[in-house]
Amino acid sequence: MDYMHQLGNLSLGSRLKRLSDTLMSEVAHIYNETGISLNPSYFPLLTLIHHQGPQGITQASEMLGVSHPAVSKLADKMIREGYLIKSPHPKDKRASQLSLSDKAEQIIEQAKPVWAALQQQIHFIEARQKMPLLDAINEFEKLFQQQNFKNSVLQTLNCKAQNIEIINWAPQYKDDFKRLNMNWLNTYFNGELTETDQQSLNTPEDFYLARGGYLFFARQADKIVAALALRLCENNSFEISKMAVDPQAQGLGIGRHLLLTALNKVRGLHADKVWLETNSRLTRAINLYSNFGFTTLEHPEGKSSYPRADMYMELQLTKA
Amino acid sequence: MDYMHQLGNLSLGSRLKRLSDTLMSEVAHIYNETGISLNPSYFPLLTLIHHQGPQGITQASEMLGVSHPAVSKLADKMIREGYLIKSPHPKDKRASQLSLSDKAEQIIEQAKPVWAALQQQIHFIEARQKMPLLDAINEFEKLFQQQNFKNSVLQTLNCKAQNIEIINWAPQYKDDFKRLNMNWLNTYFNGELTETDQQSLNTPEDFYLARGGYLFFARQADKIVAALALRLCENNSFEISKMAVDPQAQGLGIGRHLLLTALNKVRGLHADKVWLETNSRLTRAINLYSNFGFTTLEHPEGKSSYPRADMYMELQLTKA
DNA sequence: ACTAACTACGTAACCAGTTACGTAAACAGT
DNA sequence: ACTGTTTACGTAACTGGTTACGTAGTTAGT
Repeated sequence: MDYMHQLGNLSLGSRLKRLSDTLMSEVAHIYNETGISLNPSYFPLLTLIHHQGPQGITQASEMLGVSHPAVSKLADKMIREGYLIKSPHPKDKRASQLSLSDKAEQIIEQAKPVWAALQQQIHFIEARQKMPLLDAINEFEKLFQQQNFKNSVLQTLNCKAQNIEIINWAPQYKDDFKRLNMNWLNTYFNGELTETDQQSLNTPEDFYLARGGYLFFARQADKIVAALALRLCENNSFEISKMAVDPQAQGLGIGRHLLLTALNKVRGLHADKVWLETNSRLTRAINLYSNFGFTTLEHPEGKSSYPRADMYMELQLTKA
Repeated sequence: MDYMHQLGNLSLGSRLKRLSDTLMSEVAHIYNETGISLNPSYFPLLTLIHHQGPQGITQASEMLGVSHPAVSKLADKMIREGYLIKSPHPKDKRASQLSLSDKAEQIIEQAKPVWAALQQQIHFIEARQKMPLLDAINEFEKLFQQQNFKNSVLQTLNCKAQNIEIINWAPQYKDDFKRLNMNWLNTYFNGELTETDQQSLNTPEDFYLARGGYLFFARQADKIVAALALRLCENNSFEISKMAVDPQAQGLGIGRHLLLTALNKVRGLHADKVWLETNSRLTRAINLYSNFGFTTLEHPEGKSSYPRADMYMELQLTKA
């Protein structure tokens, strides 16, 4: 019946557009039938000026989230029809000021009860929703920006293109695990090893796997180019550590890919949170973590168990 | 900063559009940078034909949710560029069939990993959301249709225009409550009164208010034209009953308005559910109830306490 | 079998947005 | 004071959609 539904996530854009269109056209009909003889496309600009006072073109375009030529053309039309007045800006000779005519003020008064009714109705729909749409949109927009959508996708693709595969532990990768991590420690921390480091690098199968943790590797062709460890901790949480990418394979998004896989894993296990410790010098790693929604907090136990760590980050997985 | 946020619900339409636009343009960039040299606007039609086989113009326009001239123009362009082939329909000389060229099939194969990556990324955002956007949209669309948005708004406005106000109980409305309900009983049920009816109509202040219930009235000018009672029941639920609208004031949406007010009230009281009993002959009332999301169920106690009722409806308020 | 209604599609005119580009004013750094 | 850069705005060309309307072909009802 409705092909759009089948595409699911991929069609999010179209779904949004369609919903927006039906909403708009319903509203247009309502204006019409309540005798408000005004092009619905005028309302955004009218209300903007009504609430915020006279506006310049660029200013209005930013507020409304459209391009300035769009506002410019719209304003022209509205001026011709007597809703707006354009006056020069008192100080800036480039700029102009759009203000409302009496006619416009009257229309706005007339429209106010309609807006109230619209708002009430939408509010009522939202009250009935298990997941209020507006909140969902806000959240999505925030996450979308935070994630840097485009780069994430491109990096994922890049990994695929380069035949980089994320794989699980296998005994023959033991040496690679140590190699990658020693390399990392040498580069950033002069190769200083704690007692725990020794344990985890020499017998990862005991330190991680045997205690309910996981080890992930990235394989390019036949070479292991990156590693990451998940350690199961109390209160149903996991620690992420030992994330190391071969210097020659950096910048390809392997780290992101590895982290994504790990996070999907812990999500699948219904863990409550994931946390990690890192050093503030490692800005690229920190960026990556923030990208995935990790937030910097005080260390819950006051101080870290790693001498090299000075930051604690965590990601809450359980939904409120 | 961003004016759109302030408008809240009223700007839902614009918010949706904007989000959709940014999504689309991000995707366009991704296609671009992965070397898929294809206008992103071609994809809906390509994938449609790819998945569903050759399509006629009208058929495709329905599937994609756009007008047929839009598909017609798009198809022309795509044929000129060698992506589509238009052949006459074997049986219907009016119709034509759009099918994919080899070139198009190749492009689709090329694009598949990109779609997978996109989908994964969006999926990941949604996994991080407390309220998945797609679910919220689906739910909203369903409720929106169910509610008959336009009429609801117009009726609300109508009530305001006619100076109809919803008010609470006051002792002087006691007679009106009885009058409206007796009238209703006479019209539909030959004025048969049970013991409970007598009580509730003669001493509503004891029967409803004193036991934690509510009474609402609609006043037009100085006349009471409708009434509705909420009775507090066990398990934090309310019964709606005694909904009666003056015959001369019917069709103005007063019933809807009254019910809306009552539902907002019980929502505010954090009740778990609202239920009511009615008779299957009262189709208009039942429509109204369905409109607000009431669903017909078996009577939980097997049979009704009203001799005149043969339907039980309820609305669950608590969110899952 | 014929006619009225409907259907598939094309074309035209329009609309609301966009990007690209140009101009004049304002600003900031030497 | 001058010069390069930024800013406010307008204009032009384009895009992806719309509605309105016309035409040929199909269908259904008498």
